[in-house]
Amino acid sequence: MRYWLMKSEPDTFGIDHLKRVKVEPWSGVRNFTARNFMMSMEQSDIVLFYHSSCQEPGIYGLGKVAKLAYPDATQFDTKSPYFDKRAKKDKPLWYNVDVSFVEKWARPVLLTEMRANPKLTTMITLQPGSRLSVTPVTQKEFEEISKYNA
DNA sequence: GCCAACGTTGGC
DNA sequence: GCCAACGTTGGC
Repeated sequence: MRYWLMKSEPDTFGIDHLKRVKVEPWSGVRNFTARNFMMSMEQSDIVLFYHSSCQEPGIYGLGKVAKLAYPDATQFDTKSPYFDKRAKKDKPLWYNVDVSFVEKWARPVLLTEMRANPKLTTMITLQPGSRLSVTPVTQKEFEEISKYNA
């Protein structure tokens, strides 16, 4: 069992959307490092749901990997902003997992709080200039973040 | 809306 | 295979 942080803009798709639909393909990732992380995910890995590009960036709850990585349908969809003409059905370029809703936290763990916590300085997403939308989280980091909602 | 940091693209 | 130009991310 491993832990991952996955970013999403709440205006587009936030934790409340996931709660409503229960399970969602995490499509639209167009970065090779992030894609590779998704392809390495295992069933029931825990997802820390991070809201970015919003008033209060931070982690708002948990999801889990409901389906292992498979070809991202939006790469073949000419009407999608994520369409990629280089991708072929028999040779897909982009993959996504399905993420299912686990819980929304009573209160978010804000980016400012994580930055202020010396035990979380190792988090990839807190490194200067880090923009990856999918990053691994260690068990120690996960446990530290969990304390905020204990 | 600004801008720094970074990944990707494409010409050579 | 290098690297400049470009586009995107995401906090502020």
